[in-house]
Amino acid sequence: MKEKINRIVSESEEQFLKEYRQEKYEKPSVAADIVIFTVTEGERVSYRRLPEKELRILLIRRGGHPFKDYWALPGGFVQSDETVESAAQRELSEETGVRCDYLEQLYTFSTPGRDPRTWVMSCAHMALIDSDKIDIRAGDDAADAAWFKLAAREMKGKTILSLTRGGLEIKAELKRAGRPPDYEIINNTGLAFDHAKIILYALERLRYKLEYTSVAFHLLPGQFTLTELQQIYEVVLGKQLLAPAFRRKMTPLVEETDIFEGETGHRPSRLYRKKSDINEKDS
Amino acid sequence: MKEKINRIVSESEEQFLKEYRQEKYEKPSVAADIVIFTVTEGERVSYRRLPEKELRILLIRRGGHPFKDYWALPGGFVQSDETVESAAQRELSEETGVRCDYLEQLYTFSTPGRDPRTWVMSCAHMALIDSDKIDIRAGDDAADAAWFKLAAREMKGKTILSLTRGGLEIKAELKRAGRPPDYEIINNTGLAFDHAKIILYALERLRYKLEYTSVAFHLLPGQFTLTELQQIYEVVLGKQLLAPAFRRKMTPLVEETDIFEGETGHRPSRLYRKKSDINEKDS
DNA sequence: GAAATAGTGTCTCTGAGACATTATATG
DNA sequence: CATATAATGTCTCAGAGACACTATTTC
Repeated sequence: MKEKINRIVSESEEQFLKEYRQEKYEKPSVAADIVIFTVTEGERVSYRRLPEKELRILLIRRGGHPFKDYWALPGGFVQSDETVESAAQRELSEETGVRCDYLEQLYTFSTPGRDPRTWVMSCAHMALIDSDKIDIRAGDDAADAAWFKLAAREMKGKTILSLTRGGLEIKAELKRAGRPPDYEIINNTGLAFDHAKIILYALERLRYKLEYTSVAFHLLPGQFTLTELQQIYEVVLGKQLLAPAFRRKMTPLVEETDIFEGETGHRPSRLYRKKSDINEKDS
Repeated sequence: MKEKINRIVSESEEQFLKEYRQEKYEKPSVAADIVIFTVTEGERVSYRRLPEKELRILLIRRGGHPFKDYWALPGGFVQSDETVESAAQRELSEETGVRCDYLEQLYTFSTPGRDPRTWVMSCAHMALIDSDKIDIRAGDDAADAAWFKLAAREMKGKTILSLTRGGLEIKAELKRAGRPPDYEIINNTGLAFDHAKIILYALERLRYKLEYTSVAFHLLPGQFTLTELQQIYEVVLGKQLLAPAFRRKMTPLVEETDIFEGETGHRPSRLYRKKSDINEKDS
């Protein structure tokens, strides 16, 4: 290590400059945006087989410019008497009526020009909610808020995000540019701002967390069958899992109830609940 | 899911309100703060044994109020033509003279009142640099910037952070309050603002990343012995590792060179380098 | 040759993948 | 009894911990 070069500016002067900069310089608006995940049941194909699950996120149709009629993540500006997480929680409750028990800050997106109007950073969050708990204003077709089915597939180094809801499909194609969450949007048919990046990053994080924490339980009601839990994993990870290995891995995290699912046309499955001493691990 | 309740506010009105809020409401200052980690060599105890390594971070002594004479993380305000990462990179280069090749955004700290003067969010980063590369203005005792040795120990659910440099020791005691990075500062002898939380979170993240990515190489020069690499792991994780298992785990990530470390008083150790096809994995 | 560290070999245990097998419901 | 799914048993393989052992240097 080389020797210190004597500073030309004194400490107090430097301090003054910092405070001056803070007073006079432009400040950004900071928005808290949220990727709200839930898993819903799809079509029932047979009276015996459990319906397939679908991974969904909530999007809001923009009423004004820019990106008029594009779909955006729910969110809003942070106020000075709250944390960014509180702001996210507030927006989430307004949109879904749920006081979410799993909300996590993901990343602050700050590329200059990401909002064409003015300087806005987005502090992105991810929330997990049980679809049974949703008191949603986003059910019908007339709404400006709707739950879109989310699917992602890899192709030649690119990722294609597909968001569908009834007949409507929104697609975005992204490429990794460094470590996540650095992606490049190659094309995008209906997502506002850089929200395609935020959604992809949230999905990657969710997949990652599923592997080494117990966050999946937040996507289910208090009691569930192990097959349902496995379906959650399968729909989020986008791949099939082998039941024996899955059950072995989950056994230490859950405890049996004495309740069984009936009228199934086959051996009834036991309901389990999350063990109370299991907490999520760190990020 | 319940049915949509007709909105009282129309879309355009809602949009108007959002934009109004953005125009009129107070905006935060956003600072990019950085926990810059490096590993240096400690005292040489014997002519044969490698010196112990020390994990260090850079702190800056504050010249003005609030927290006058307390130590703070290097950082500065983000400007509208850069991302928060660029701002962090800029501050880092100013302080260390290094264009860092590993810089990662960690988390945005936004608790109201964290800066007693005004509304300031801190977008915290972590950087890893090889101590050989540092062209530091923070070597001698007169400097306002200095490298502190970082140690953390767990005791009865609390974590004690200890930052030492020469005779000076700064201590902070923290308790987990929910998932990281939610900690409560129980007491704190010399760290400004909530920087004790930021440092602890950065350390937890670094430990975590060491286990499942190859970020450790950024703390070493291009060529190194496996024992040195192991020392990096040991000093960061704060525990001893078994050499055979460690070497097995690292073998796929490194390739041999034909160079050996000489004048050691024992069998010379081979220098290795990171394999070029090994990239860090995701967050 | 003593001391110290570099580096390897091997035993065991654990956990996951793969797949076979048993259990229990409905029609 | 056919069928479908629930749930368990077991074989194998890969990776990590533990520790013994070999290799090579300086003094």
